[in-house]
Amino acid sequence: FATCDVEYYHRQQMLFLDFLQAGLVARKQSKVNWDPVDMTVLANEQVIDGRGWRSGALVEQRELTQWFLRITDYAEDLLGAIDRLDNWPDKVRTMQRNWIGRSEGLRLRFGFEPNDRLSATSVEVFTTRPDTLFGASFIALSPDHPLTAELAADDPRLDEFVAECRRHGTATETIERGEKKGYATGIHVKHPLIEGRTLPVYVANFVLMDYGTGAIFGCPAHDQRDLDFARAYGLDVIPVVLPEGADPVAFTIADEAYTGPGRIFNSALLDGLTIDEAKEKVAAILEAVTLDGGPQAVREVNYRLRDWGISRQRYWGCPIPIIHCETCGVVPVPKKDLPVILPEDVDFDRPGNPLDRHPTWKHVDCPHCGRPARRETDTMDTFVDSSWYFARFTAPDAEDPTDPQMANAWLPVDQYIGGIEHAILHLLYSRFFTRAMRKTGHLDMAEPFKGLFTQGMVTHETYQTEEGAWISPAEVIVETDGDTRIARQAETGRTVHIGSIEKMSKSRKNVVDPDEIVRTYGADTARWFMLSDSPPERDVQWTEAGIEGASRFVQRVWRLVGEARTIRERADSAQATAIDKDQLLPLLKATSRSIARVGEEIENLRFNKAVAHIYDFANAISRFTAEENCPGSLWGSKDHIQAVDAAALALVQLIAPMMPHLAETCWQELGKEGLVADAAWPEADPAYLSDDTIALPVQVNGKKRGEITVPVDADRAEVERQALSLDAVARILDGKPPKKVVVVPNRIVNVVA
RNA sequence: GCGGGCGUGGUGGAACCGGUAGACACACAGGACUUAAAAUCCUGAGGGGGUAACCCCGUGCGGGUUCGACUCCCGCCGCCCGCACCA
Repeated sequence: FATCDVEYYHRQQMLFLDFLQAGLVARKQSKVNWDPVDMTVLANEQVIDGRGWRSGALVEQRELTQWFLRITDYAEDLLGAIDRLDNWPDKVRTMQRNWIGRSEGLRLRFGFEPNDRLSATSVEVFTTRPDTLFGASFIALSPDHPLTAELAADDPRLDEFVAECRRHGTATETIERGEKKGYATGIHVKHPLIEGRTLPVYVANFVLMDYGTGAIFGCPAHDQRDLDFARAYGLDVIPVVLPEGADPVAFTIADEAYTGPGRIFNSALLDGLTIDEAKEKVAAILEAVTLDGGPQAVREVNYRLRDWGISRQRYWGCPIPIIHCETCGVVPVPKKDLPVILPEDVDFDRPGNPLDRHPTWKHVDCPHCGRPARRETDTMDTFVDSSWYFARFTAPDAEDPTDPQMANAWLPVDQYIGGIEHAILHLLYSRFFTRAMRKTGHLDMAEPFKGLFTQGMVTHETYQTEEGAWISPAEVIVETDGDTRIARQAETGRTVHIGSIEKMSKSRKNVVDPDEIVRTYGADTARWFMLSDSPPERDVQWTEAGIEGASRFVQRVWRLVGEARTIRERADSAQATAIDKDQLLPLLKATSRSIARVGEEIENLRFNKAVAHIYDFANAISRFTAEENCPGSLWGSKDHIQAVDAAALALVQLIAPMMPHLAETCWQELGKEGLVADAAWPEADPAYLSDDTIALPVQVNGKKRGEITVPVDADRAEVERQALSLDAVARILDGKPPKKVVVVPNRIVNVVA
């Protein structure tokens, strides 16, 4: 990731200005919870009266102007296109779908009963369940709702309730306990479809201001939260959805809301409809009703996805190229004045944003009117940097952010490999950026990454002393005593506790120093070990034994190559003896098959299987490189030498992607010019990829009882005859004819007794 | 709570689209080489029973579909991950 690179930041600032011009940037003012020590915005952390404590740090509320990228403009597109990312893991696709969180519903207005406390005459709610409107028994406003503020102005107890909510509102324990708290405002609204019915208006701690309209109608019978709330405040619970087969008279809600399918009842004109039909009908009716000069209901799609706040009050990051002028307002830095460069004489000793505190940096003249003005001191989130580097990389020297021709030629990235931790943020931001950059003409495609692969992490056991201090594997000696393992601290000899296997991290100290590994075993061994055994999407457990095993294989390849060379050196004196060529077949087949299989496995990123095939291949070769194992008549013949030579070369080429250093050395050892890396991938001889005969397992009642060897594509009757003549089969049949014989050509025979 | 995934020997893991479960490797045991050790090579091994040929059981648990199920379906149990008062 090319962060903190002036050249790159220069282009990123250009891009930001292009986005600004294209209407992709928003500037929002908001009250945020702010940690002046950590310099972070803690929108969701606990705040007590504007000043509170969070992990030892002082938290305060602040008015901040923040910069946002309008990712929500692309919510629908980003969501819909997920379906077409078919080379992405389902897990990541699901995570992105959930993150965007689309829900279809109705924005619906409830008119207030006459009162003299509110300026508005109606309140708007968002619901995905308009079908349950007849089950509504209350309205709940978010503590942060503007109407709540109006009501709190002349109601000190409500004011106190709101403060209370702010204190606990979003603290994790409150959410986990799920405790529903509310305050009855005394205000009522009219039910839109039931003449004369009114609903009380509450302020409730579980209603979020930043989703929907910040207000809901509660239908306790069919929503768990509403039910909990209704039970706590003695509100009506009116079931309006009847499960299939339930008795409308006897059906009641106890302490679990019914959210399943069914037919609408207790709902006058909606009775008997399905949920979907009822939703449609309510929408249609209320769309046509006029309230306060507009329709009472509007169909609306809501997203969980928020605009992307890119403002960071930190030093490290790309400066946002904006100047604030008292006269001209927000003025973009002219492109000719870019890049805006971070000052180097900054002071981190005191809390706060060093850019803001810097004595001179932020003071500039307005590019418009020339009067003294102030630089924006926010820097961009580093996710901005990582959202488009792949596009920049297609033309790293371009004056503009990209060279569209190059970008379009190279992109999208065919195969992206990264950790699952980027499933949402980085990968979603990059998808958004690609669309945004299409709008600004920097490239022309929607999706940046065609294929995605999420690889696992390297894990290791953890070790802890009796005092609970973490110690690193390097300081520990593990002994095995039968099936128990005892770990001791090398220095003191004291036993240490062997803890769980976790992702390597500094805090747990379960880290193995890569330099150490490379020094002891070499880079190839380390690489080989990581690729063998575990499928790449899964975590690999780093073990001493595992790396030893890998190291042994490195030695083994080297020995094999040496033996192959020795055999070849006798080529001149070799006799073209008349040999039984069939004896060479296993080696020839192994060579061709290994080439085919390993290639295929690598293509599909199944490196662990590629490794297994390579082991197989090495085993096959060694049967021909030692005189005592090799069929006698072959030894030293030209055919033998040729086959061993070809096999050794193939082996070297097959390991090359995974153990490049070893492979190059072996390549030279075998007398080849140039680099393996430059050589074409070896070709499998199709003649050796198929067999003339095949071993066919024979089952009786689904249990394997024997095996027959038959020609490939053998006649069904012949296969059946041979299968039935097997001793084991005949014994079980005991003279009786089989009920049935299933012959799956070239696969299996199953005799049903 | 919602969503997704996983469960196979002592261990990491194979098994294509329903067709020989345990490839390959690690660890282990026995043997060869060696004065000895290391390294290397050979052999063995899912569990149980049997001198043996062989038999029984076996992919988290319980059912089902099928000639045949690690694989498909239904119901549980356990673990992991993501989101989470989203109306």
